[in-house]
Amino acid sequence: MSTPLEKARRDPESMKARILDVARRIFGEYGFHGTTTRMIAQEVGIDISTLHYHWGGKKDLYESVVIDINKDLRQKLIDVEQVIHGLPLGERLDISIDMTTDYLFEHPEVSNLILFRYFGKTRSEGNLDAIIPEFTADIARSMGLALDKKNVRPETMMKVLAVMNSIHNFISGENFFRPMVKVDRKRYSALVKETLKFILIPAFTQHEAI
Amino acid sequence: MSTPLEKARRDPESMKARILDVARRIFGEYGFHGTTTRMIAQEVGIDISTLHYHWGGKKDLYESVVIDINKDLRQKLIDVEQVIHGLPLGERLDISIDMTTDYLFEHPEVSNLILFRYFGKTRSEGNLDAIIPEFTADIARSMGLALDKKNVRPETMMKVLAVMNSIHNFISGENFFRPMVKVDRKRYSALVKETLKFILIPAFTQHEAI
DNA sequence: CTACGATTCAATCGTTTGATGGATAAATAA
DNA sequence: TTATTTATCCATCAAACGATTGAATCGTAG
Repeated sequence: MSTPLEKARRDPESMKARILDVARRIFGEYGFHGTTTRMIAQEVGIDISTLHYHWGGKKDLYESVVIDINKDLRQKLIDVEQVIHGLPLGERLDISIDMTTDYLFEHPEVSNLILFRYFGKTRSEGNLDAIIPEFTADIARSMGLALDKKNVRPETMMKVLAVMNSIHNFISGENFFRPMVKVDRKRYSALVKETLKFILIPAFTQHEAI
Repeated sequence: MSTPLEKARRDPESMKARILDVARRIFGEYGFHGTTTRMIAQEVGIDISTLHYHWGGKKDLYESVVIDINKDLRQKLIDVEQVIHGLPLGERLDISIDMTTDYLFEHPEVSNLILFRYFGKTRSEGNLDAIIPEFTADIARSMGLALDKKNVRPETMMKVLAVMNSIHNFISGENFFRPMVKVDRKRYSALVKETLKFILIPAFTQHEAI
């Protein structure tokens, strides 16, 4: 058994996959309401009806996009977990920040779409939001803040959310922040990592240092 | 000399002011594209053409809203500055977080609209974005990270942005995060303050403590 | 009371948007 | 070959949207 989304991802040349890729980018850039199906179709170079043929309505496509980016992000977190496993907390944070920042810089639509879901209202909500709490619990465990994935304390959830958000913010807000600090992309990326480490590492390592 | 916006704010009962208030809320909730002029007009209880009569087009109204909330926020920062002036950095942060969080909790549309400007694209951009860099410099000075408002270092700008964003995130994302941690509004507010202090205070006080 | 500017609304216009039906061609099966 | 399924585009629709026009209403100064 395989969902249409999985089928599309297996063959990146397929029309379904091409549409999904463009939809990720455009939805990520302009949000749900700011995007029109015509924008996506034009970017792919196809007719609107072809888009409808493959993905149904606009909302269906959007939900597929959200599921898709969450799947990608989850996979990335597993990769990170593999690398940092067993290291002391300070190093785990250091490496996590580097890897995650690098990844998101190459796929800013991931951060964009996640933040859109947090802060925007879609006027006709779907409910595929059971994924994020899963994430949060995973990261909490990975950071050594929780032992089991179930029953993570609210205080811990909040800390993890603060960490995730602070990363997404800098990625997603690049177009706004980078002109402010007047640096090029490469330097901005370095600044993001530096700033995140400055903010996050002391908070999580101070207690165990004592 | 007084702008239309200033005039509207002087008489809160005026139609101009009533429209602006509702527009703040609706734009803050659904973003620019997610909001229709009809939604605003209906909420105020007037005809669309009345809205156009007072504020011109949708975009004009939106820009007035953004200017308005930035003015409010700036005033609030001045209030905070008055209170914390002269105190040691740790306390300054502590009090700033409390005051700012309380304020934004009562005016979540402020955080919403600011984040919308960071992360969203409006498809037809305006350019009233010279205000935020001003803010950032102000806060940098207030936190003792910069001496003069001009020529703030990029590293400093980034730190201030991280602080501002982490607050806005929790306010703006309440509808998403609060169900996750399963607490009521009051408890959530306390959790936000606690988490922000946990993350931010060690970072900025560690160096001077040594 | 009248005249006039300011304000509000009902009606409507032109465009955009999401979506669909039908024609057409290419690929696949029988 | 023929029949059938798959994939694509063209033309078009109904609803929603931003915006405008012209008439009605209100307060006020002369």
